[in-house]
Amino acid sequence: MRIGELARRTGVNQRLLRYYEEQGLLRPVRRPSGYREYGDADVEQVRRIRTLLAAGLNTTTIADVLPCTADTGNGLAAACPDLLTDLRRERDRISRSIAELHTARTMLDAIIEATSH
Amino acid sequence: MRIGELARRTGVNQRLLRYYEEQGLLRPVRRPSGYREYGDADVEQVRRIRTLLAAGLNTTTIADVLPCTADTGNGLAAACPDLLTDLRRERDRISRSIAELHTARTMLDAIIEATSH
DNA sequence: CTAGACTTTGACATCGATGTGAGAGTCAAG
DNA sequence: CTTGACTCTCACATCGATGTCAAAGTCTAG
Repeated sequence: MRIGELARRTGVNQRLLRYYEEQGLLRPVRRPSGYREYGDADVEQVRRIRTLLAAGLNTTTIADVLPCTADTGNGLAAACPDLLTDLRRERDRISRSIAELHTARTMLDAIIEATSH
Repeated sequence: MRIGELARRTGVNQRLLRYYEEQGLLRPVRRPSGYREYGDADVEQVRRIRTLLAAGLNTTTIADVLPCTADTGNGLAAACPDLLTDLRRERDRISRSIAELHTARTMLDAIIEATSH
Protein backbone atom coordinates (compact mmCIF):
# COMPACT_ATOMS: atom_id res chain seq x y z
CA MET A 1 0.00 0.00 0.00
CA ARG A 2 1.05 3.60 -0.39
CA ILE A 3 1.47 6.13 2.37
CA GLY A 4 -2.04 7.50 2.18
CA GLU A 5 -3.63 4.17 2.95
CA LEU A 6 -1.21 3.42 5.74
CA ALA A 7 -2.00 6.79 7.24
CA ARG A 8 -5.69 6.04 7.02
CA ARG A 9 -5.38 2.57 8.48
CA THR A 10 -3.23 3.67 11.39
CA GLY A 11 -4.62 7.10 12.00
CA VAL A 12 -1.11 8.47 11.85
CA ASN A 13 -0.24 11.56 9.83
CA GLN A 14 1.71 10.98 6.64
CA ARG A 15 4.25 13.48 7.82
CA LEU A 16 4.95 11.23 10.78
CA LEU A 17 5.19 8.09 8.70
CA ARG A 18 7.91 9.81 6.68
CA TYR A 19 9.51 10.99 9.88
CA TYR A 20 9.53 7.47 11.26
CA GLU A 21 11.26 6.30 8.12
CA GLU A 22 13.83 9.06 8.49
CA GLN A 23 14.42 7.79 12.02
CA GLY A 24 14.86 4.25 10.78
CA LEU A 25 11.61 2.87 12.22
CA LEU A 26 10.03 2.01 8.91
CA ARG A 27 11.66 0.82 5.70
CA PRO A 28 9.15 1.05 2.87
CA VAL A 29 10.23 -0.08 -0.57
CA ARG A 30 10.37 2.58 -3.26
CA ARG A 31 8.54 2.32 -6.53
CA PRO A 32 10.24 3.56 -9.68
CA SER A 33 8.25 6.74 -9.22
CA GLY A 34 9.73 7.26 -5.82
CA TYR A 35 6.46 6.46 -4.08
CA ARG A 36 6.80 4.54 -0.84
CA GLU A 37 5.30 1.06 -0.82
CA TYR A 38 4.37 -0.39 2.57
CA GLY A 39 3.49 -3.95 3.52
CA ASP A 40 0.56 -5.08 5.63
CA ALA A 41 2.94 -5.79 8.49
CA ASP A 42 3.72 -2.10 8.66
CA VAL A 43 0.29 -1.42 10.08
CA GLU A 44 1.24 -3.41 13.15
CA GLN A 45 4.69 -1.90 13.15
CA VAL A 46 3.26 1.60 13.31
CA ARG A 47 1.06 0.56 16.23
CA ARG A 48 4.13 -0.67 18.06
CA ILE A 49 5.91 2.57 17.36
CA ARG A 50 3.00 4.57 18.67
CA THR A 51 2.85 2.48 21.80
CA LEU A 52 6.54 2.85 22.52
CA LEU A 53 6.44 6.56 21.79
CA ALA A 54 3.51 6.94 24.14
CA ALA A 55 5.56 5.10 26.72
CA GLY A 56 8.18 7.79 26.50
CA LEU A 57 10.83 6.04 24.43
CA ASN A 58 12.49 8.22 21.85
CA THR A 59 12.81 7.23 18.22
CA THR A 60 16.46 6.30 18.59
CA THR A 61 15.74 3.77 21.30
CA ILE A 62 12.73 2.48 19.43
CA ALA A 63 14.91 1.96 16.41
CA ASP A 64 17.04 -0.33 18.54
CA VAL A 65 14.08 -2.13 20.03
CA LEU A 66 11.93 -2.76 16.98
CA PRO A 67 14.15 -5.32 15.28
CA CYS A 68 13.72 -7.46 18.36
CA THR A 69 9.95 -7.20 18.65
CA ALA A 70 9.43 -8.91 15.34
CA ASP A 71 11.14 -12.02 16.65
CA THR A 72 10.01 -12.36 20.24
CA GLY A 73 6.47 -13.00 19.16
CA ASN A 74 7.45 -15.98 17.07
CA GLY A 75 9.83 -17.49 19.56
CA LEU A 76 12.88 -16.68 17.55
CA ALA A 77 14.90 -14.77 20.10
CA ALA A 78 17.17 -12.56 18.09
CA ALA A 79 20.59 -11.55 19.24
CA CYS A 80 19.71 -8.28 20.90
CA PRO A 81 22.77 -7.81 23.02
CA ASP A 82 23.83 -5.02 25.30
CA LEU A 83 20.84 -2.79 24.80
CA LEU A 84 19.42 -4.98 27.57
CA THR A 85 20.62 -2.44 30.10
CA ASP A 86 18.73 0.27 28.30
CA LEU A 87 15.62 -1.86 28.11
CA ARG A 88 15.62 -2.55 31.81
CA ARG A 89 16.05 1.12 32.50
CA GLU A 90 13.17 1.98 30.21
CA ARG A 91 10.98 -0.64 31.78
CA ASP A 92 11.70 0.67 35.25
CA ARG A 93 10.99 4.18 34.11
CA ILE A 94 7.69 3.00 32.69
CA SER A 95 6.86 1.28 35.95
CA ARG A 96 7.54 4.45 37.86
CA SER A 97 5.47 6.33 35.35
CA ILE A 98 2.57 3.96 35.82
CA ALA A 99 2.78 4.41 39.56
CA GLU A 100 2.76 8.16 39.16
CA LEU A 101 -0.22 8.00 36.87
CA HIS A 102 -2.06 5.92 39.43
CA THR A 103 -1.34 8.51 42.06
CA ALA A 104 -2.55 11.27 39.78
CA ARG A 105 -5.68 9.39 38.86
CA THR A 106 -6.48 8.68 42.49
CA MET A 107 -6.06 12.38 43.11
CA LEU A 108 -8.45 13.31 40.33
CA ASP A 109 -10.90 10.63 41.40
CA ALA A 110 -10.97 12.08 44.91
CA ILE A 111 -11.79 15.51 43.52
CA ILE A 112 -14.37 14.20 41.11
CA GLU A 113 -15.95 12.15 43.84
CA ALA A 114 -16.02 15.04 46.31
CA THR A 115 -17.31 17.49 43.76
CA SER A 116 -20.07 15.44 42.22
CA HIS A 117 -20.94 14.00 45.68
CA MET B 1 11.51 29.04 53.86
CA ARG B 2 13.10 30.67 50.85
CA ILE B 3 13.25 29.30 47.36
CA GLY B 4 16.59 27.59 47.78
CA GLU B 5 15.38 25.39 50.58
CA LEU B 6 12.15 24.54 48.82
CA ALA B 7 14.16 23.57 45.76
CA ARG B 8 16.36 21.37 47.92
CA ARG B 9 13.47 19.75 49.75
CA THR B 10 11.52 19.00 46.60
CA GLY B 11 14.34 18.36 44.20
CA VAL B 12 12.79 20.87 41.83
CA ASN B 13 14.83 23.55 40.12
CA GLN B 14 14.37 27.09 41.39
CA ARG B 15 13.65 28.19 37.87
CA LEU B 16 10.65 25.89 37.86
CA LEU B 17 9.38 27.04 41.23
CA ARG B 18 9.30 30.57 39.84
CA TYR B 19 7.67 29.29 36.70
CA TYR B 20 4.99 27.53 38.73
CA GLU B 21 4.29 30.77 40.53
CA GLU B 22 4.01 32.58 37.22
CA GLN B 23 1.48 29.96 36.18
CA GLY B 24 -0.49 30.47 39.37
CA LEU B 25 0.38 27.14 40.96
CA LEU B 26 2.25 28.58 43.92
CA ARG B 27 1.64 31.81 45.82
CA PRO B 28 4.62 32.55 48.03
CA VAL B 29 4.52 35.63 50.22
CA ARG B 30 7.08 38.32 49.48
CA ARG B 31 9.49 39.70 52.03
CA PRO B 32 10.29 43.40 52.00
CA SER B 33 13.40 42.49 50.10
CA GLY B 34 11.36 40.86 47.40
CA TYR B 35 12.48 37.37 48.42
CA ARG B 36 9.82 34.70 48.13
CA GLU B 37 8.75 33.08 51.39
CA TYR B 38 7.21 29.62 51.17
CA GLY B 39 5.28 27.65 53.77
CA ASP B 40 5.82 24.02 54.75
CA ALA B 41 2.63 23.12 52.93
CA ASP B 42 4.25 24.18 49.69
CA VAL B 43 6.50 21.14 49.79
CA GLU B 44 3.45 18.95 49.44
CA GLN B 45 1.97 21.32 46.91
CA VAL B 46 5.02 21.02 44.70
CA ARG B 47 4.78 17.24 44.91
CA ARG B 48 1.20 17.41 43.73
CA ILE B 49 2.19 19.67 40.89
CA ARG B 50 4.93 17.30 39.81
CA THR B 51 2.56 14.36 39.93
CA LEU B 52 -0.06 16.09 37.82
CA LEU B 53 2.53 17.32 35.37
CA ALA B 54 3.90 13.82 35.05
CA ALA B 55 0.35 12.69 34.37
CA GLY B 56 0.25 14.97 31.39
CA LEU B 57 -1.86 17.82 32.73
CA ASN B 58 -0.71 21.26 31.68
CA THR B 59 -0.12 24.05 34.14
CA THR B 60 -3.37 25.78 33.24
CA THR B 61 -5.44 22.76 34.13
CA ILE B 62 -3.39 22.14 37.23
CA ALA B 63 -4.07 25.68 38.30
CA ASP B 64 -7.77 24.88 38.18
CA VAL B 65 -7.37 21.58 39.98
CA LEU B 66 -5.06 22.52 42.82
CA PRO B 67 -7.49 24.68 44.80
CA CYS B 68 -9.67 21.60 45.09
CA THR B 69 -7.00 19.16 46.21
CA ALA B 70 -6.41 21.09 49.39
CA ASP B 71 -9.99 20.49 50.46
CA THR B 72 -10.82 16.98 49.38
CA GLY B 73 -8.34 15.58 51.81
CA ASN B 74 -9.99 17.22 54.75
CA GLY B 75 -13.51 16.39 53.78
CA LEU B 76 -14.41 19.95 52.97
CA ALA B 77 -15.62 19.54 49.41
CA ALA B 78 -15.11 22.90 47.83
CA ALA B 79 -17.31 24.23 45.09
CA CYS B 80 -15.32 23.08 42.09
CA PRO B 81 -17.98 23.37 39.47
CA ASP B 82 -17.92 22.76 35.76
CA LEU B 83 -14.29 21.81 35.45
CA LEU B 84 -15.69 18.40 36.33
CA THR B 85 -15.98 17.64 32.63
CA ASP B 86 -12.33 18.44 32.19
CA LEU B 87 -11.38 16.31 35.15
CA ARG B 88 -13.23 13.29 33.84
CA ARG B 89 -11.59 13.76 30.49
CA GLU B 90 -8.18 13.96 32.08
CA ARG B 91 -8.84 10.91 34.19
CA ASP B 92 -9.91 8.93 31.16
CA ARG B 93 -6.84 10.07 29.29
CA ILE B 94 -4.71 8.95 32.20
CA SER B 95 -6.44 5.59 32.24
CA ARG B 96 -5.75 5.14 28.57
CA SER B 97 -2.20 6.20 29.17
CA ILE B 98 -1.79 3.62 31.92
CA ALA B 99 -3.13 0.95 29.61
CA GLU B 100 -0.69 1.99 26.91
CA LEU B 101 2.18 1.90 29.35
CA HIS B 102 1.20 -1.58 30.41
CA THR B 103 1.23 -2.67 26.79
CA ALA B 104 4.62 -1.10 26.26
CA ARG B 105 6.04 -2.65 29.41
CA THR B 106 4.75 -6.07 28.44
CA MET B 107 6.43 -5.57 25.10
CA LEU B 108 9.74 -4.69 26.69
CA ASP B 109 9.42 -7.51 29.18
CA ALA B 110 8.98 -9.97 26.35
CA ILE B 111 12.13 -8.74 24.70
CA ILE B 112 14.10 -8.67 27.92
CA GLU B 113 12.90 -12.14 28.76
CA ALA B 114 13.70 -13.53 25.33
CA THR B 115 17.07 -11.86 25.19
CA SER B 116 18.39 -12.73 28.63
CA HIS B 117 16.78 -16.19 28.48
C1' DC C 1 32.71 47.07 56.25
C1' DT C 2 33.25 43.07 53.22
C1' DA C 3 33.11 38.67 51.03
C1' DG C 4 30.29 35.07 49.71
C1' DA C 5 26.01 32.85 49.43
C1' DC C 6 21.50 33.69 48.23
C1' DT C 7 17.82 35.93 45.61
C1' DT C 8 15.60 38.81 41.98
C1' DT C 9 14.03 39.65 37.04
C1' DG C 10 14.54 38.89 32.29
C1' DA C 11 15.97 36.93 28.24
C1' DC C 12 17.33 33.32 25.33
C1' DA C 13 18.08 28.25 24.14
C1' DT C 14 16.59 23.53 23.94
C1' DC C 15 14.34 19.29 22.86
C1' DG C 16 11.50 16.07 20.12
C1' DA C 17 7.57 14.91 18.14
C1' DT C 18 4.20 16.99 15.38
C1' DG C 19 1.67 20.41 12.11
C1' DT C 20 1.60 22.80 7.78
C1' DG C 21 2.55 24.65 3.46
C1' DA C 22 4.85 25.26 -1.12
C1' DG C 23 6.39 23.66 -5.48
C1' DA C 24 6.95 19.79 -8.36
C1' DG C 25 6.39 15.03 -9.99
C1' DT C 26 3.16 10.61 -10.74
C1' DC C 27 -0.67 8.37 -12.29
C1' DA C 28 -5.26 6.75 -13.43
C1' DA C 29 -9.72 8.02 -15.29
C1' DG C 30 -12.29 10.56 -18.58
C1' DC D 1 -4.38 15.43 -23.46
C1' DT D 2 -6.22 16.98 -19.15
C1' DT D 3 -7.86 16.96 -14.62
C1' DG D 4 -7.77 15.67 -9.93
C1' DA D 5 -6.04 12.87 -6.41
C1' DC D 6 -1.98 11.27 -4.72
C1' DT D 7 2.90 11.57 -3.70
C1' DC D 8 7.58 13.54 -3.33
C1' DT D 9 11.13 16.69 -0.79
C1' DC D 10 12.25 20.56 1.89
C1' DA D 11 11.62 24.05 5.04
C1' DC D 12 9.67 26.41 8.72
C1' DA D 13 6.56 26.79 12.92
C1' DT D 14 4.84 25.13 17.26
C1' DC D 15 4.27 23.71 21.94
C1' DG D 16 5.40 23.58 26.91
C1' DA D 17 8.19 22.48 30.34
C1' DT D 18 12.86 23.00 31.42
C1' DG D 19 17.97 24.67 31.44
C1' DT D 20 21.13 28.41 31.75
C1' DC D 21 23.19 32.73 31.95
C1' DA D 22 23.69 37.75 33.14
C1' DA D 23 23.31 41.85 35.84
C1' DA D 24 21.78 43.58 40.03
C1' DG D 25 19.94 43.58 44.81
C1' DT D 26 19.87 41.25 49.80
C1' DC D 27 21.65 39.29 53.72
C1' DT D 28 24.74 37.12 57.06
C1' DA D 29 29.05 35.72 59.06
C1' DG D 30 33.52 37.31 60.03
